[in-house]
Amino acid sequence: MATSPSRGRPPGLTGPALLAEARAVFLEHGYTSTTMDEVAARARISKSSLYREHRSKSALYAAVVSDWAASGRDAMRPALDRLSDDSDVERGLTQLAEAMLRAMLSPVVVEMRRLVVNEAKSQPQVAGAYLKESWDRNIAGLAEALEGMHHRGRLSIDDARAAAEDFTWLVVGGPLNSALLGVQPNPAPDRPSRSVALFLARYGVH
Amino acid sequence: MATSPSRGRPPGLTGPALLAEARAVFLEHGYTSTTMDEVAARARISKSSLYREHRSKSALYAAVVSDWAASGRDAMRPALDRLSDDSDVERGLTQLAEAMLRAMLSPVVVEMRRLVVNEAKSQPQVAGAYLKESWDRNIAGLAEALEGMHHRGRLSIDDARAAAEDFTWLVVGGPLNSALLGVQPNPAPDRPSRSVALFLARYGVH
DNA sequence: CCTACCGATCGGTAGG
DNA sequence: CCTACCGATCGGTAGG
Repeated sequence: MATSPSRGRPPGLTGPALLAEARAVFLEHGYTSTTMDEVAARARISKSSLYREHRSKSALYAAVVSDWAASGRDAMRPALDRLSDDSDVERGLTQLAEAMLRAMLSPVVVEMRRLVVNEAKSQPQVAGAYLKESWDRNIAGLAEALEGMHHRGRLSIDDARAAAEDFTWLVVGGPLNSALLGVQPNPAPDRPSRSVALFLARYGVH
Repeated sequence: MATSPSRGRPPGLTGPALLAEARAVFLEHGYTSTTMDEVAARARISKSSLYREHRSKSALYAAVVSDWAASGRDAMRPALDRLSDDSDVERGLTQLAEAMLRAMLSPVVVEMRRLVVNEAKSQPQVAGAYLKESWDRNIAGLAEALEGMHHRGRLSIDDARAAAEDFTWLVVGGPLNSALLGVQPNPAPDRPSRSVALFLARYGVH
């Protein structure tokens, strides 16, 4: 008859599941308009329990961002591996560009950026950690892939880090700006290949 | 004996001066943490007067952003004219890049972007108007300048709008991202000239 | 006795 | 123009 292996109170959310629920609340309302009452209610725990696990609202926010950044740390790894393996440099770069756009324009990623950017002034260490984990790490991964392609004679790269930044901003700069401001970017399906053409004009092997 | 030409109550701020003061308050605290009491106090007017001029907090915010976007509408005009007049294309583009960085990384511009981006979800029409006035307009101005240089045989541009976006994001993408996240971008004084070199590899006359 | 957790409420402040 | 005040809700903590 028992549908649960243990009797008594059904447990609410703790640990990573609590952080995921808190993240959803922060993304819905923003930092200031998020209430600890709503986080506790949606996690089905008391506020006392919430405060025992996270000593303050700002500490909960820092934990949410840190958990999020860690989970997305190597999000581009599969796409970078495909780039390194592709014998057609232009095709590989175009597919990477498309993958980057899909990843960075997804609603949850855009909203997380809004949240972190807005709180950068009051909680700079959180924004700094986010930048380091979610951004510098992916730039570094791309730089590594580009350098490998250079050594195999497929690209002509003098400064891999700078080239990785160039590629990233050519691809995502405009669409990300529009998305952050809440505007649906026009489809423009040729955008990735345009960006790749510009990149290869400077870094391609001629 | 009168130190003022008119007697009676010293006037508080109204109109554009009120919007400038309100803007400062919004930039200090963010939208949610800004109180109408503080705006009224700093403008030396009563809350009643404030609500008579702006019917709600969100209406005041919309007026602040609209006023700001209009005032910065043609901020890049002098720099664009210098670009068109410069006989040395590489030097002209590099100086434009430096001017764009100075303009977009100034603290007040960065903080205004943070504010508008954060409220894009709840007040999308404000963010949309900001994007149109502050961004599309400057991109269009740059596109026009690039097209003129193309017609004078100094550049080889197929799509002026796309080229203007490419240039903009190559130059400001990384530094703006760091600034929004509250990180001091490393000086990198060669960044503008690097971006120009990449741009000219594709759009220069060879 | 302990722990995990509850219902209730604190002092202050928000937009209007 | 201003004071006083509203219904509500905030982050955080009390006793048991």
